Amino acid sequence: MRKSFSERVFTIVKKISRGRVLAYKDVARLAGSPSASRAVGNILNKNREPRIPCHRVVRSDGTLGGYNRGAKKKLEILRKEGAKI
DNA sequence: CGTATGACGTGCA
DNA sequence: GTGCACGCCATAC
Repeated sequence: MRKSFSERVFTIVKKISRGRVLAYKDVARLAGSPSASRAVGNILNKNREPRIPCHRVVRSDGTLGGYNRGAKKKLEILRKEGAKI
């Protein structure tokens, strides 16, 4: 039984190094569906596991996108990590 | 299965 | 550069 798309997304996001940011589109592509950017965000939103640095996932435009704990916090973390938006 | 939802992406005015 | 509309996919009901 293959892991669900959501599990793949978690695995990929967990692999993101510090200071590195991936776009939902990129994560979806790595997950196996290059156009499932929407699904990626949807899954991350419903599953906010602390082991998942979802704050390292931003939009392709370079905008933050969203964050369950507050987009403001996300910006702070990215800024601290060295990821400039 | 069909409908509804959503942290998106791209195109066009 | 900004704003709006359509499309695309996975999950939940």
